Amino acid sequence: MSERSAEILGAARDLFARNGYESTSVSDIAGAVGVADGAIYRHFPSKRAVLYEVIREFYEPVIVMARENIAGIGDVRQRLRYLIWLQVRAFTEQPELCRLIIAEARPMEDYYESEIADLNRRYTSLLVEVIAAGQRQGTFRGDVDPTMLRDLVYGGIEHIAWGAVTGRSEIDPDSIADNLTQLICTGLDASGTLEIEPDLQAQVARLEALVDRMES
Amino acid sequence: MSERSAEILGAARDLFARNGYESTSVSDIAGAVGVADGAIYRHFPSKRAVLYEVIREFYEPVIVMARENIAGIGDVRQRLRYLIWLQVRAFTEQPELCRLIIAEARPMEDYYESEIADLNRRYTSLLVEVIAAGQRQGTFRGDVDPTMLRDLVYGGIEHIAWGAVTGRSEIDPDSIADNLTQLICTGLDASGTLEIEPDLQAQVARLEALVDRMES
Amino acid sequence: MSERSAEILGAARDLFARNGYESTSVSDIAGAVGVADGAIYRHFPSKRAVLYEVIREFYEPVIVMARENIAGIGDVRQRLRYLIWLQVRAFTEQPELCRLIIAEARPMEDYYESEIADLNRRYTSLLVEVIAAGQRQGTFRGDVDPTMLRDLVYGGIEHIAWGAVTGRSEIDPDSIADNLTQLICTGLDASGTLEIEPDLQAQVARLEALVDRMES
Amino acid sequence: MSERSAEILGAARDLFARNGYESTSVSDIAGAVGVADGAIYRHFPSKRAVLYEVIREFYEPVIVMARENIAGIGDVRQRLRYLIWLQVRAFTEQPELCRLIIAEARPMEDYYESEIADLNRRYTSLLVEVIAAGQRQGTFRGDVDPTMLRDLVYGGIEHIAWGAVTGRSEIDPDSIADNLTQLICTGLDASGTLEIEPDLQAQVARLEALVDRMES
DNA sequence: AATGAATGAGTATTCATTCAT
DNA sequence: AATGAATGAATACTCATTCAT
Repeated sequence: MSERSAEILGAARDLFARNGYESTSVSDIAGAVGVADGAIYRHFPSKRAVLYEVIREFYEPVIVMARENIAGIGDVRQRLRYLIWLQVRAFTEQPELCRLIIAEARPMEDYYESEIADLNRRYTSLLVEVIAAGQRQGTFRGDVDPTMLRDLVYGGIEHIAWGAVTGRSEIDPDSIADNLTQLICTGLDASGTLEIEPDLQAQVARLEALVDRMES
Repeated sequence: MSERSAEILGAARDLFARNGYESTSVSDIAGAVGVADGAIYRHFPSKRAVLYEVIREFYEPVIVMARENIAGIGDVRQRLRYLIWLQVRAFTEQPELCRLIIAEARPMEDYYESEIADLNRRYTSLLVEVIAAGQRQGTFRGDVDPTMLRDLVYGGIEHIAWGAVTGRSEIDPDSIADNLTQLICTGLDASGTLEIEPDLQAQVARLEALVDRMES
Repeated sequence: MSERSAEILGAARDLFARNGYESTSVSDIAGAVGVADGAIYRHFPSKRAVLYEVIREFYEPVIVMARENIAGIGDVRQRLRYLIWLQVRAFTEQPELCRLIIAEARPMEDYYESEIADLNRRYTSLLVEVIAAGQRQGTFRGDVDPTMLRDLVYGGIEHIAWGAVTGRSEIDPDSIADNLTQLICTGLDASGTLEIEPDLQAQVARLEALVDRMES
Repeated sequence: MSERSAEILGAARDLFARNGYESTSVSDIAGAVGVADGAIYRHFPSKRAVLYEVIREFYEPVIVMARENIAGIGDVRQRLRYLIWLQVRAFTEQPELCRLIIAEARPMEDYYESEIADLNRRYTSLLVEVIAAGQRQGTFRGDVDPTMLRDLVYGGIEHIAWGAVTGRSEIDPDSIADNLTQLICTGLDASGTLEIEPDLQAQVARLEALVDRMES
C-alpha cells in the first residue's frame, strides 16, 4: 500500500465515521487529502471500494489479535468471555465505525458478496470454534448448535451495545461481558440443577437421617 | 383513516416490500393507486411518514395479539418461548417487511425519535415483563438484567433469521424457538446437574443398599 | 404534444444544429427554454430521445410531402429526379440538421434499432418503389436491384452534397438533380446507342441525301 | 519509424477495430504494448495522431497497389470495375477499420484538415483520373462530371456495403462490382439503343430497298 | 526513451415536495 | 380532495495529457 493510499484511507475513515458514507463525497475525501478528485481513482476503483477497505483495515487486526489471544487462554469459558468482551469493547471504542458497518455497509446490496462479509464470517467463526472445542471437551452441552449460539451472541451484543453506538447510553465492556457470559453459560433458569436438586437433596437428606437413626 | 389512505398504504406496503424504500418513488405509489403524485400529500405529510405508517400497521396488531396470547399462557417459560416463536415467525412469514424495517427504516437518522422506535420498545417490553414476572415468581434467576435479555433475544433472533430474510437459507420457527428457548433457559454449560449428581448417586446407592438390607 | 414540449424541441433543434449534440448540454436546452433542468425530463425520457424527436420532426413532413408529390408525377423518370432533387435540396436547405443526422445520430450505437432508422427506411423505400414501378412498366431495366440503386443514389448524394454541408462548397439542387438523374438513367458509357449512333446516323443521312438526289 | 512505434500502432489498430476509438483509452494501448502510458507520447503527439496514423498505414498500401494495378489494366471500363471491386472488398475484408474511418474518424472536427482526408482524396482521385481518361478516349460520355461520378461511386458503395460493416448482412465483392459497374456504365434506362433503333432501321430499310432497285 | 502519479474539467439524471388551479 | 407541472440540488467517474525523475 502506497503512502498516498494510506492517506486516502485515513481521511475517508474519519469522514465516513463523522458524517456517514452517503454524506461524504469523493471530493470531500480528495480535498481532505489535498489531491484532485481523480487521484482517488488511481488508488481505489470506486468509492464503495474505499469504504470496504476502511472496514477491512479495522477488521483485520482485530481478527489477528483475537486469534492470538484466544490461543493464550486455556479455559473455554474464558475464551468465550474474551470474544464477547472484545466485541463489546469494539462498540464502545469505535462506535462510529461500528455504526458505519451495521447501518451503512451491511444494508448495501452487494454486501453479502463482498470481502467484508467474508471478513465478518472469519471473525465470528472464531466463536464457533471455541464453542465446538468446548463441546468436544465436555464443558459445553453438545446439543447446542454453535452457529446459532454465534448469531445469538453477536446479534445480542449488537442490540445491547446499540444505545452506546447511537450515543443514547453508556456501557462497560467488562460488566457486559461478565453478565452476558454468565447468562449464556448458565442460562436464565433458577430451576434446573438448583431447582430440582433441592427437592432431591431434601428427600435424600431425610432418608439419610432415617438411615442414620436406624443404623445407630 | 379514509379509504384512500388505506389504498395508499396498501400499495406502498407492497412496493416497499418488493423494491425497497429508496427504490420506490412517490410517483410509483401514486401510480399504483391510480391518483396523481400530489394526492399522496393530502393524506400523508411525507414519504417517510408513509413508510412509518406501513410499519405501524404491521406492528400494532402483532403487539395486541402477543399481549392477549401471553395472558392466556400460564407458564413463564412457555410465555418466553411464545415471544421467541412469534418473532422468528415474523421473519419467515414477512421477510420483506422485516428487511424493510431492519435494513431501511432503522438506519434512518430520525428512527430513534420516531413512533416506530416507540412501537418496537412497546413490543419488546412484553418480553421484559415476562422475564421480570418469572423472576418475581422465582422461576428465573433474579441476577439477570431483563433488558439485557431482551436485547440478547431480539438481536440474536435477528441474526439467526437474517439468512432467511435475504433468501440465503430456510428456517423453521418451531425448531428455532425450541432450541433458542432451551438455550436461553438452561445455558450452554454441561456442568450443573451432571456435575452434582455423582454425589447424589452415591448417597442414593447407600440408601438402596440399606433398603435391600431391611427388606431381606 | 404540449406547448412546452414544442418549445423544448425548438430550442434543442437550434442548439444541436449550431453546436452539435455532444456540445449541447441538457442545461443549455433548459436554459434556452427558461425552465429548470428537471423539466426536460417531464417531457422526454432522455437527451437522446430529444435528439431523435428533433430528427423525427424534420423527417416526417418530408416523407408525407414526398409521397404526395410523387403521386402527382406521372413519369417514373421524373419521379426519380424529384426524389433526387428533394434529397439534394435537404442538404442545401438544412445542412446543419443533415450533418447532425449523418455525423452524430447515425454513428450512435443504438441508431439502427431506433425509430429514426425506421423513418429513414420508410423514406428511402419511396425510391425503391419508384424504381420497381419503372421496372414493371418497362421504363427501367429489370436486371437492376432496386435496393442497390437506392443505396447508390442516397450514398452518392450524401458524398456529392457533403462539401455543402461542411461549408466548403456550394451546390445547386436543380443542376445536381438533372445531372445525377441523367447519369443514373443513361449511364456513363459513350458507347452503346449514343456512341455508335452518331456515326450510323451520319452515314444514313449521307445515303439518304444521295437517295433523294437520285430519286429526284 | 521505430520498432516501438510500430508496436503501438499495431496494438492501437487492433483495439480501435475491436472496441472503437472512444472506447479505447491510451492506457489500454500502452497496456497492450506493455509500456507506461506516458511512453505513447514519446512516439505520437496525441491519441488522435495515433488514430490517423493507423488509418494512414491502412490506406497507403492500398493506394500504391491500386495505382500499380490500374496501370496494368488496359480497358477503362475494367479499370473502373477494379476500383469499385477494390473498395467493396475493403468493406468485406476490413469492416472494422472501415467502420472506424467512416463512423469515428470522419465525424471528427478536424478531419477535413487532416492528412487522412488528403489520403482519401488521393485515393478517390484515381477514379476521377480513370473517368477522365475514358472521356478523353471517347469511351465515356464527356458531359459527366468525373468528381460527381467519384462521389456517386464511393458514396454508393458506402451505403451498399454498410449492412456488411455493421454485421447485419453479407455481400460478395465480385457480384457487387459487376452489377454496380454495369449500372454505372449503361444506366437504368431500358430505352436507349432499343428506342432509337426503330427509326434507324426504317431508314436503313429504305436505303436497302433503293440499293436493291439500283442493283436490279 | 521511459515512467506513472497526478491532474481537473465536465454532466446527465432523479425525485420528494410544492402550489396554482 | 385532487391535479400535475415545475423545481433544483446534488455527485461519481473518466481519461488525455503533463512532468519530475
